[in-house]
Amino acid sequence: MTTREHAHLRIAVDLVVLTVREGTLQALVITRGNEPFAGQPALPGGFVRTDEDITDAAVRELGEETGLDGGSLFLEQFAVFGEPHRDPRGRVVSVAYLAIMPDLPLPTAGSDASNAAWSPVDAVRGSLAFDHDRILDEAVERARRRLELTTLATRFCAAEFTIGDLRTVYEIVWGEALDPRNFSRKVVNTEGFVEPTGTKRMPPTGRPAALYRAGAATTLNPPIMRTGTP
Amino acid sequence: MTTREHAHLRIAVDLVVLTVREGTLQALVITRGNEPFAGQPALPGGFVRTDEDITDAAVRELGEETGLDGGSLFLEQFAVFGEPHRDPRGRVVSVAYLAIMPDLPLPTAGSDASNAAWSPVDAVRGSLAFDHDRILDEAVERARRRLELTTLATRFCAAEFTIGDLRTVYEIVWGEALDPRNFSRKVVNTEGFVEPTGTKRMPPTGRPAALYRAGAATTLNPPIMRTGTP
DNA sequence: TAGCTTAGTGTGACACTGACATTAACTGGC
DNA sequence: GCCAGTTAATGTCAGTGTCACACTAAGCTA
Repeated sequence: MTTREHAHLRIAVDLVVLTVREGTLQALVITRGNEPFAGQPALPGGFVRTDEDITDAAVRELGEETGLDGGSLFLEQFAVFGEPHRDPRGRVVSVAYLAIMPDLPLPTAGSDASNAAWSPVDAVRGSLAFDHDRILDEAVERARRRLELTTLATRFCAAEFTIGDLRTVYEIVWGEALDPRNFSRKVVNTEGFVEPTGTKRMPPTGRPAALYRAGAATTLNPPIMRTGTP
Repeated sequence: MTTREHAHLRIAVDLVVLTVREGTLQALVITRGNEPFAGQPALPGGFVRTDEDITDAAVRELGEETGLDGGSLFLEQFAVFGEPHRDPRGRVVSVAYLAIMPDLPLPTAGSDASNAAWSPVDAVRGSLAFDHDRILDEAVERARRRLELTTLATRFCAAEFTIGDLRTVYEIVWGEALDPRNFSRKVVNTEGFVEPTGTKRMPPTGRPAALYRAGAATTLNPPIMRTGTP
């Protein structure tokens, strides 16, 4: 440690990438290869380069971890974590981003390019390196609130989806059952939330469901509130 | 400029301190004494010290600029601005905070300790140094949305206030007239928003108004939505 | 006491919500 | 082909909140 001021100050981005998969809310986690916390699970992320914009760094890291074009996904800065001793290597100020993805295969999963994998949020909570447990918790709470007020839920879905798919997203992210009839009415009657494609999808059994795509609206007016908001 | 990576990287905090004064929404602005932008208005703020927590730095700067105990006010981190060339002195990543105050006299105003002064938001918009116009805009929009969903409006008021005072806060921050009758009923019927003190305040003319203080609730359920939310 | 001003309550039309019934469309078993 | 099972979508209806407005209450001044 030198006496030079801010000698070890660095800016990092940490990504909370969420999806709904296998009936649970899952987050992208990596296994750390280097010290500190080698071998332990952590959120994907990395240092911001000199002369690199912070959001550009988040998009770049997202691309490196998932192999997907980060620019096409929902990506939102949501908090800064800058407690002086949160990283044993020195002063690291981390800008946290929330990203939402549909349940797509990870192009680079298993390759040497990335060791990122999906894990249920409930399974990793409490086991992450650094202060990443707290970052994850704040991201999940942010996503939950975003579902109330914005059309974010469509970002969890593929390009075409049914009202049932969308309802499942709400139910899994909120951990709360919703009435299918009332939910359907609310979504369809909210201007700009979803647009019918005119096509249908056959389920393994039962009546075919109409397919929709995301509409132009980004905010929901009126909001869709969950019951247990304290 | 050396070749050492991040040689000039620094973390700053910028404060958007809002109050309702003289019938308008006003923000605390300083006049810069040093280059760059000497003589130009800017948001109060400063660099985070080595080993200082970011929020602690925001509280400290708020105390230095207003002479008030920053810890007793509403103070919320709301965004990070880290575009590489936003500050001509080098790479400065700024964490922006929103603070809300009642209309109190600034203890140090006019003294040499501070040159901070209140200015109407509409008057300073477009004239601030750095990227502070954008920071101010985002803060105001944040405050507007916070009024919809939280009890933040009480933070603009003194310890005791009337329903009319509270309504005035909404009207000025939103720039939109509200029906006094319906507003009153909504506020009083929302559990935990306000608590009656049992006392009254005499206006210069007209019927005395009951005084209230802020209640225990922080979120509003149901929210109070403005009409023009896009 | 009349008249002004501001505070607060009452009312009725209307929209939205939540709980639940009913109908629609498809598959597979017999 | 017909019925049972399953899932999707629409309908109903009471309760609640919202909005626009009328009205009453309580102080002041003239």
